[in-house]
Amino acid sequence: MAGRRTEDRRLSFIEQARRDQLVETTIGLVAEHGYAAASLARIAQAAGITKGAVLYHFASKDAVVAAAHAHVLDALVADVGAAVDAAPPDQAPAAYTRRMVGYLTENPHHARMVIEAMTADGRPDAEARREPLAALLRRARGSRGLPPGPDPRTLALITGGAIDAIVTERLRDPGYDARTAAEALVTMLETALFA
Amino acid sequence: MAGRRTEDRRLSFIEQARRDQLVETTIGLVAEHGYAAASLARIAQAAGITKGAVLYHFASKDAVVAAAHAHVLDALVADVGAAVDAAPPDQAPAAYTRRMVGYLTENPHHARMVIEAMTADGRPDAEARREPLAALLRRARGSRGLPPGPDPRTLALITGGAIDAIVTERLRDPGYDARTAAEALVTMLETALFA
DNA sequence: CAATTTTTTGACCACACGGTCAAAGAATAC
DNA sequence: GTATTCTTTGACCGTGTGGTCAAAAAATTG
Repeated sequence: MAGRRTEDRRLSFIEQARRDQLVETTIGLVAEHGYAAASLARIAQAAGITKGAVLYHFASKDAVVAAAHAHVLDALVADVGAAVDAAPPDQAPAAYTRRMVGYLTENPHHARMVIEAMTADGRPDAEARREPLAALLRRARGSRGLPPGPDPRTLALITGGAIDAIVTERLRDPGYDARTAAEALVTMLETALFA
Repeated sequence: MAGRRTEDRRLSFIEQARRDQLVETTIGLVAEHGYAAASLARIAQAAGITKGAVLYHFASKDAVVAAAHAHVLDALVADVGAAVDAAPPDQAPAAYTRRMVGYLTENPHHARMVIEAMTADGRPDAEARREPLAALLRRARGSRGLPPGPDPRTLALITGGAIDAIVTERLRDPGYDARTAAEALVTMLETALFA
């Protein structure tokens, strides 16, 4: 019988290909027409198949969107993570900020998806989103032998919000110089951090 | 005949009261269950009337939501505007930041509505949202006889994004000290502005 | 009181949504 | 080749959506 996939089964090559295709299609859809436009019918149509086929590869529409979300997040985390790891501790916050803006500027589809997801209902991951930067900030001060200064949570919050704003503006106006804006932000952050 | 309202007719007292009630109801609905939950049926139910009655007072569901949005924005602008007007030019950006965080912290329903609306589809008002602060920043530097320094658009963007993040965090965790966070932001902003 | 206007109801419509499922079509295995 | 499994289709279902409208109920007017 044409049973639904079980989650732990090894995926065949072609099934994996379909899943990848659907994820990619969904990212494009969300990026260009917003979260609300990512309906089953539109995803299916954009992928050139029918709703039923989509639901053969994913348990639900939410699962498709979640997979797309996870894919984008993985790529972002990998990219930024590499940049942070390559930087000395006291420059890690700056590296984080620069790469975050850089990656999202270079990948507008991913940027739109991240921003769309960020603001979508609920988002209990709000704390998780800011925590990594807060940790970098603590470590940066420690590496310079400074006592814990300004509240890292607040500093991470401010920086994170500013990054979102810069990226959003860049999406709105491709002529906007996000790189220079990121430098201004880095200067403000480091001044506050190492004051 | 029970004709639909024309937009320029003088509203009767009771009609105005109904409109106010519906606006208030909608704000509460959006604040507590998100934009998507503000459907005609739910608005009507929450107000204790039927869908038809809602559409007698407003041309469409979008008109109800738009009125709620406008109401919240008016209150916010009035409050922040007064605080800004009462401050000397070189302290106007700080006043703006403090009152923005203050008002939204004191009025969580309005805050949720503003944030929900901010991120909802399209929002071509993105530039309009940042422009007032940018103007204050330019004026602040001028009032101290300083030449135009760091890009006001970028500074306004960073500050605005940070305000959003602080307010969002405060909504998430009512124990969070938004006031102190706002002070940290003000310090960063003024340092960058008057460097 | 009756006449008129304002407001509300509740049934109804068309449509888009997520999801189900038997049957048909393609691949693959043997 | 046949048998078996994987994949896709397309009709169908239930639900919620925004919106319309004739008729009834309130309120107001004279």
